[in-house]
Amino acid sequence: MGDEISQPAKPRISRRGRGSTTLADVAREAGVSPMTVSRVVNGEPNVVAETRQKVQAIIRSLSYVPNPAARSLAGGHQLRIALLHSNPSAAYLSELLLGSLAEAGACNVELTLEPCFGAEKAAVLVARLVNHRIDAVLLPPPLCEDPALLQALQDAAMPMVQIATGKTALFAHAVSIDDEAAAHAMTVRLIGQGHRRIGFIAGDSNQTSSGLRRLGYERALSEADIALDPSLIAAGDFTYRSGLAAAERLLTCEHPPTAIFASNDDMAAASLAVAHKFGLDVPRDLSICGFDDTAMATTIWPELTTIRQPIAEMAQQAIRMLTEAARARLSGQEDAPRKELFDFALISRGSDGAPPRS
Amino acid sequence: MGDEISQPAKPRISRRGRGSTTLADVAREAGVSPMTVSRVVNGEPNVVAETRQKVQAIIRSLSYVPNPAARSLAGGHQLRIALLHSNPSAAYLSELLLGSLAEAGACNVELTLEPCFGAEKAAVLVARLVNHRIDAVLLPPPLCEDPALLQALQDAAMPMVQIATGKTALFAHAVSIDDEAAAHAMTVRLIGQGHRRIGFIAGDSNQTSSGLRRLGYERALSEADIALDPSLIAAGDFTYRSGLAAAERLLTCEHPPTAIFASNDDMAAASLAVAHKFGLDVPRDLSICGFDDTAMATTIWPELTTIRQPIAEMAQQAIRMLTEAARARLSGQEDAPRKELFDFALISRGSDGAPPRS
DNA sequence: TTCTGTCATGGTAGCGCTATCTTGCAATCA
DNA sequence: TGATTGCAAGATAGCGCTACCATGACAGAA
Repeated sequence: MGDEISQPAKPRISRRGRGSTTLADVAREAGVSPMTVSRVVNGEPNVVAETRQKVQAIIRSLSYVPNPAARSLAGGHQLRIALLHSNPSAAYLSELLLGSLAEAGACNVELTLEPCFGAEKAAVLVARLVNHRIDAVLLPPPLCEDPALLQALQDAAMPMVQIATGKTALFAHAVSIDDEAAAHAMTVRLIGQGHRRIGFIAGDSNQTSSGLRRLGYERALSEADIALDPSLIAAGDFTYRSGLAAAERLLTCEHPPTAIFASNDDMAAASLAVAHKFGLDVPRDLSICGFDDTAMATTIWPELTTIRQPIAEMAQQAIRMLTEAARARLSGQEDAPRKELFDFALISRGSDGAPPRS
Repeated sequence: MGDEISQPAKPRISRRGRGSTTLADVAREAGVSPMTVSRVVNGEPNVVAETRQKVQAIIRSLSYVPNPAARSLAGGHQLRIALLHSNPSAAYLSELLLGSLAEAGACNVELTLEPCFGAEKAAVLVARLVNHRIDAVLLPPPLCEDPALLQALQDAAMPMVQIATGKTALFAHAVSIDDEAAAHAMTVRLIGQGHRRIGFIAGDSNQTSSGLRRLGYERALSEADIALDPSLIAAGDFTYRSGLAAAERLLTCEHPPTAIFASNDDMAAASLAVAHKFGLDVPRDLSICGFDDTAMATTIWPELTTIRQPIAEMAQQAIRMLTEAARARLSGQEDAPRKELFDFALISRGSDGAPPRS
């Protein structure tokens, strides 16, 4: 029995870990095997209702939370989804990030960011993604309409989802709102308020959503039997500055409109500035509506009536689609690209109203 | 030899995993033990230079990337840092998110988001954090100045860092810029351009940075021997609307200023709107400067000269501080709160210039 | 009854990495 | 000279979970 004398006192109880409750603790407490607990946690079938409930009760009483690291290690691998972004100050980015991050946590996928600026060739970027073991990518605007990038991604068989695009690629998933319907709704609202001369500031002609918004505007007009007046349509490119010029043109034309519907909030804000310069009161003398519900819409005064996209929800759904697609791809299945349309919301604020009597 | 007949063909080669290169692969290739590779990867000492280089070469040639899940599982546990946020549309949020996410990836910590709205009691929120096994929190404005929250966090001994606060708590880490110095620099610039009557729009008096910015303005004036004129200081609360009223007051007073320095970009943008309403050309008739360099600064026309905080870098440093603090706390050490000041940048754009001759 | 299925559950073996201990060997000490 | 250090490197044992069988029980089919 000489081997009982002071050995280096093996620390058998614990070494690492914060002593947080584990699946094994739950199993012991519930008197079942770890596997059964695992099945319950993952909502798998083949567990009798009674057992399931017992286990769930113990889980709750121990406030057990699965360890994601162990899960992804044992589960084969964790998915990595990259969010490509080209414009760090874009208004939608934080909402997008918020939505995708929340869902990424829930799906146990790792979300990484990949800055993506023009200088770099699409092929090089995609090679980097593959090297970083990215399983799928999230493509916010304007990246989601870059043909070279889309093609390179497709060549690498990388699952992807286009966010808020007007032009969905055949092979990509997409989440968006119906731009045409939204513009239509806004125009209908204006018509309903009594406006007959409604100015429209178009967006950048390179982005497909611009055309869609314009189509919605035109359809509403024609449905209300209002003749389309080309002098009421001004070109813009989504920038404040272009909105300034467009609004100025619209308000100085022979028969100025009683309302301006700008294709985004920046240009609507510019219209507001021009209106004020001309001594026009908004909405008394002129109604102004925007599109996108960016921070700008509530910053300025009066606050903008505008269209809101449910960016956070869209991001959430996008992550889900990618998770499925990536898992399908890994198991060799085909995964047909889905296009999901979300409901937009017309946010009514103080920048529009009935046209002046005159 | 009967046991050679068709057994269920044990899949011994692989079951899971994408076959990506592992630490063991590197070890085999380099002819060393896995532990040595681990030491090299983690930059630990006690590896002879020659071995280290050989291993590093193999790592590169195999383009090996450590599996973070396995790492945190084996390493005891992964840190979880929560980013508390109360305002999803705040301009700084996406930059903050970008910076912290990038650093979180590098430090192998999990970043989670915790929405945090007024209705909820601070104690309840903190209890939830503890329950979610959050190890540390990131506190962006305006949360970073909420005394109840700070206190509750402190009671839970939760490491925290205040981002861009004017009022650092004793027990918290903090990353910020020197608001006073920044406002001073901007005012000096304006004085250097020849302005003598410089209007100032103050920020919300509840936020400490407001006072600091005002102090910087006043110091620059007094250093230039310009008497402080109370009629040139207007109250604001960081909203566009308050900026509208303040600018209107400033521009309609008896001796209007030739420049307006607003305590943030929103109020500067409002000042610009008021100036245009009064038919003033910016910067010819009136110079306008902002603070924060939000998206608004480059949206409007002319673009705003303003002060930029390196939010992304600050976030990065914040994550690093929290990682250290949390690890220190877990190993029972004290961790003295550090306050780090970052360099701001004065961004020169088109909204300011020499005062009019008259 | 005996043979299949089917289904709830358990056992075993890792996932890829790191903590901890141990070994081997040279430099240093008594 | 042997005992002691110091340090590089290896061996071992899990971290917490899940994939993949294996098992046993009980149903219906033969």
